[in-house]
This record gives sequence, structure tokens and C-alpha cells, in this order.
Amino acid sequence: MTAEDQMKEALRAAGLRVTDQRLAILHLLNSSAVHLTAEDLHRQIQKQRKGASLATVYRNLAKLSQADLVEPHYLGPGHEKEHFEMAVDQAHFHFVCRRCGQVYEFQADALERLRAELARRKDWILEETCMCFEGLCHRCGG
Amino acid sequence: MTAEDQMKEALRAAGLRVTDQRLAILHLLNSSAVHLTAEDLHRQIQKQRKGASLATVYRNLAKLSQADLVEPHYLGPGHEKEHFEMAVDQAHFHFVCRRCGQVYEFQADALERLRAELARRKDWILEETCMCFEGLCHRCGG
DNA sequence: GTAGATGCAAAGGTTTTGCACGTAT
DNA sequence: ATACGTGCAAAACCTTTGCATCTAC
Repeated sequence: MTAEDQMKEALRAAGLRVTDQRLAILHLLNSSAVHLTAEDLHRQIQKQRKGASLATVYRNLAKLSQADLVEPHYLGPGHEKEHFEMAVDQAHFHFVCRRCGQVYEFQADALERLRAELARRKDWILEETCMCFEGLCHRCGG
Repeated sequence: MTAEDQMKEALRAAGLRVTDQRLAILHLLNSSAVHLTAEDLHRQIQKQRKGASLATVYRNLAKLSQADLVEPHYLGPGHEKEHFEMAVDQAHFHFVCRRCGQVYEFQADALERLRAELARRKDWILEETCMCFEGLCHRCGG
């Protein structure tokens, strides 16, 4: 099954209609190594034959996030912008280099364990976790 | 030395002039158990004899953050709003209850160790760590 | 055919900025 | 005296929404 077929199936499974705009968004997120903002996506999609308006990008990112097809993360300098990436099974975390802007992903079992321990110890239900790091990467001075 | 004297000294040490508006902001953050947004601060400061415009609140929060006198954090539902608190030595983290809005702070030694390990293993300089959680607290369903 | 999706433009909310005036140093 | 800080209003910025049209099902 092609990647496109998988996307269509995932959309239908989520009760969402298959549209060119949604496929375009998913394709971009799927093929992109970086994490894109709504504005990034819009800019790139507009170049394509079947574009998508900025409003549509926002509406779809919201729907796709709700459906767990994509994941929002607050990244970037100062950590103020929402970025999106394809949802993946593996929990992972982000490190943003403040000089070159590169986003590195990494696994950290210890963080996962910490999450579980906190929930148990404090008696909280953790619905959302944001853990991200900023600094200088190995190339920029680390 | 009173808290006010300390604030004045800290401002001068940072090369910032001592103004009523800045003292008002610092006093509010200092006495507040919760984490306030620019809008929150503005609303409360306006009630005082010597108020501060919203623009001034924003400008000062930026300067005070640069000077490490206060710390910005992205909290709140969806994690999209910037909140401020007095800068403190102890690294700590935040949990926001989605129902009652209460912000809980906690320490996590494990995270500190992880930070050190990551920096060493990946050869990164970690300047900023964001770790925050949202969910339901023990009173609201945890 | 109908509910859902889109594009456009307008509105909403938050943060920043230009400029004239005020004030800490 | 002067550089810095402030208030006001306007602008910039990001995101959401209303509405008419279109389209996937």
C-alpha cells in the first residue's frame, strides 16, 4: 500500500473526507525532516497546482491534530510558535538549536519513566506533555 | 534590606532605571502564587494609584526577562500563552490543571540528571529546558 | 442530495511600534 | 541635560469565523 493510500485510509478512519488539501498537508509533513508551522505549510502548498488557503490549513491542522494524525509542538526560538509533525508511535523529544535552527529529535526512556512516576506520585492525569530543549548543537558550539 | 530595596538594586544592577511601573510588576510577580500573563499584570496594576499601560507591561516584561529578573513560561490550556514568574535559582517545572486552571510546581531531580546526560552524550549546550504538563489535578479527577 | 470542506474577506485577540511627552539619573 | 521610560493610538501579527460556493460521499 502506498503512503498516499495509507493517508486516505487514515483520513477515512478518522471520519474525515479525503481532499487534495488534506493530502497535500500530510504529504508535506510526511516528507519534511523539519517541523512546519501553519504558515510554512501554506507557503509550500500554494506552489502546488491544487493549493490550499491559509484558513484551510489552520482548519485542517486542527482536525488532523484532533484525529491524532499529526502532532502539534511548540518549538522555535522562544518556543512561541506551533509546529506540526506526523504523529508517530515512538514518543520522542525535541532539541532546537538557537543558532542554526535545526530541530533534533531524540528518545529518552528516562523522560517516559519520569512522566509515569509523576502521574502516580502526584495523583495527576497527564493529558499533555511538553518537553523540549533549546541551546547550541554540536556544530554550533556544543 | 526590604524586598523593595532588593528589587531596586536588581534593576540598577541590570542597568535598568527604577520606575514605579517596574516595581509594581515585580511586586505583583513576587507576591503572586500563580503565574501571570501580561494581561493579568496589566489588569491588576491598573487598579493601583500609579498604573502602567499594557504596552509598558509588555516592554518591561521583555526587559526584565532579558535581565533574568523574571522568567517567561508557556502555560495554560493549549500552552499558547506566555506567563511570567520571578526568576528563582531552583529549576522547577509546571503542571497546569485543565479544569481548575491551578498551576502546580514541582522539582524533578531525574530531569536534571537527564539534562546533564543529554548534554554530554549529544554534545549539546542546553540553555533552556521546557517541561510542562497539562491534565487533571488530584482534586479535579486525578 | 447532503453534510462536510473550501476560499475569501472580515473580525478577533495578542503583541509590537512610532511618536510626543515625562522622568530617573 | 539627556538618555531612558511611558502612554496613547495605530499597526503588525497570528488565528479564527461567517458566508457563499463547491465537492466527497
